Amino acid sequence: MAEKVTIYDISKKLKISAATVSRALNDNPKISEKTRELVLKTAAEMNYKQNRLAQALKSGRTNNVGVIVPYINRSFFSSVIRGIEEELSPHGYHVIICQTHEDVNNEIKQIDTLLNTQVDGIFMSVAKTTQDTSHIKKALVENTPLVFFDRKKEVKGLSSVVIDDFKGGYLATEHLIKQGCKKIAHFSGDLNVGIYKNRHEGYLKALKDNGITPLKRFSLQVNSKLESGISAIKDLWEFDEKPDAIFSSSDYAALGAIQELKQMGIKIPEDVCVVGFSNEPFTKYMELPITSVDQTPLEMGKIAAQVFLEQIEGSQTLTVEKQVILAPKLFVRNSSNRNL
Amino acid sequence: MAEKVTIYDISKKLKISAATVSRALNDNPKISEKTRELVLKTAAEMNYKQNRLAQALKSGRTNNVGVIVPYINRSFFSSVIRGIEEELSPHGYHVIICQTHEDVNNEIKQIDTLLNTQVDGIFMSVAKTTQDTSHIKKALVENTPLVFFDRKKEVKGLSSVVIDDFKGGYLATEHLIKQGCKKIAHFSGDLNVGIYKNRHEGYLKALKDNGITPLKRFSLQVNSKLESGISAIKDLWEFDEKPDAIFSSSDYAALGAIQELKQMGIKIPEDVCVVGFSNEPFTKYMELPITSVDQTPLEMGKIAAQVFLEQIEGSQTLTVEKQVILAPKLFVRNSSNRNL
DNA sequence: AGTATTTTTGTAATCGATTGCACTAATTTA
DNA sequence: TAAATTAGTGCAATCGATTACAAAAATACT
Repeated sequence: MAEKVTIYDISKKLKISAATVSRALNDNPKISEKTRELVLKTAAEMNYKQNRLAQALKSGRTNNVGVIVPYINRSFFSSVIRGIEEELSPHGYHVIICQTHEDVNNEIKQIDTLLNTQVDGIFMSVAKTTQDTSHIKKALVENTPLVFFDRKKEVKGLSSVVIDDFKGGYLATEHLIKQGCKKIAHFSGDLNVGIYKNRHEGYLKALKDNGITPLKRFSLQVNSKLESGISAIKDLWEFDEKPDAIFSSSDYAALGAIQELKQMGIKIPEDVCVVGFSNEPFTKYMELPITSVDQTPLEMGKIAAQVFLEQIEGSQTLTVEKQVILAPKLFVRNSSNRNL
Repeated sequence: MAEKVTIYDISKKLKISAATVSRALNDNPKISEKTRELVLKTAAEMNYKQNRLAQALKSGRTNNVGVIVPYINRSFFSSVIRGIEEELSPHGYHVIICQTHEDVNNEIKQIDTLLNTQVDGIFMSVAKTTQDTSHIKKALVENTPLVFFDRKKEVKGLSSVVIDDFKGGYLATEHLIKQGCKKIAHFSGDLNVGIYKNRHEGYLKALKDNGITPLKRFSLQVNSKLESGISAIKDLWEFDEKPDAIFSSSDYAALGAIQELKQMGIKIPEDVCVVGFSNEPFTKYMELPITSVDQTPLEMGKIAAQVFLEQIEGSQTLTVEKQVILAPKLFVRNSSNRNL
């Protein structure tokens, strides 16, 4: 149980004041070269380590940031977190993770405790159920930078990094049209959630731009689950006019669709093309690899971190509000590729 | 920019000392009911929030723990982290994440900075390249509990939570034997890494217990990659005597094996059974779902957290060293199930 | 040499909360 | 009623580092 060495221990040993030691360690210009070197040498010898708590208390900066996500172990979120960590760690920041389990009440608590622990910044992807934003505004009041990623809310003064979901929807749909599909159905998520709404609108726009009239019946609200994809296909196939393509806002639902279609003896991509969204790891490993829209989570994390750094290091009065929109990437695979 | 309320603000307002305020807030028994209530009420009114930094500096406890893993966005690790977070969060702890990128040097740095930020505990899965443990022992010197999970090192005084890899290897192999397989090949990882060595030994033991003499040629060192699985199969199939089963220490290599076997026109599970390890999310989504050994990462995280809590909350002198070994679970799927 | 300047160092307050010790007020006991 | 307890508060030090201000030392200048 080694006693921790403080600047007082150094100051006693060298018979100088703690203030001088502190200044020497911080490269304060008003210290003589000799003492600086002496202090530095002694500190190293004594194995001195700065107490970051004391420093944080004094300066008000902890060098910690918080990341709030629905679930950490979702591939997308853990990748964003990785991006954030890798960008911030060289700057001396530590990343604290929090989960909301898609529940606003947890979100409220997490923001509170993070602000309470004096994190220097917060990154978050809001829960699906979040409507009111008053808990988020607390960060503004406390002057703590908050950067949204992927799932954002419109709050004046807060920055965000998202992908262009509209474009993602457009790209996917356009690709399907180019494959010769004309009756494209869309599995959307909850249209009250911005990202799903935007994907849906991109889908509609691509159809219109190509002279296809969207069919109301072809836009289904489907959960992000395999089973939901299965039952959605069942529902669709009850009508006479069947779709010749599925664009799903979820890779899981897309997978369910594929399974059910195969079950029904329908050939993919010959009879029906399928495109998913998120580029989940499994999509590329399937025997029939699934075309999907990649959200570049690692890059999203890195850029969110950069936005934070700009705000922290920039002049403090000038509160920059930055809205970054990343381009999604379509990974075309066999589930929708008729040109093989 | 709201000024933060301190106990001094409360004490001024109520014309009592800050000490009294502090005691009232901490339910100190030697405070009168009246003042306690008054303080609590006023604190709430003034929207007082405890400054956790000041508290941490005074008490030496930050309520932060660090988790060190190779990569956060590996499914297994992110799930363990989730387990840790969910177990500790109700106890008021925050989880800081660090990545080593499988590099010991990073591991050394991470441990240093975590100890320096005064985390109350450290959870870690060591990097593959880690041999020397002197950097890990620093935690012991500083009296910070450190709990290994999954990938451990033998360090006296440190606890660990791992799965029984030997048993995992045994279960998988035994299952294959029960399916009627007699010539079972094993893709192991680097045998210098404990977990791979144990799985390999479990494999050997199961063979022997069932009267099968292991063939040296059937134990291959294969990376945890799809491509490595493919080339391993190619290598194996160059000989006349082909295996009738593959037990891979990696799901990715197992997947590669399946792809290559299919390519060669070999039927799974009829001709060759395949079993993987880790129960990666994709294994169950395949058209041919892959049998795999589950490592119960969520539970592992939760139990690691419990071990930490016991150590923290237990009597401080009694340094308990606890070695928890969890039972792996075999998820039998079509890649090895001949009884359908 | 003596004063003005500049460098370098020290003193003490500060960040906010906690706590041992001392002290006053209230209560009990003789 | 006086003495002895007990309950309730306050004072001041502490955790470790930083920093405005003051003081001392070193250097420059007339």
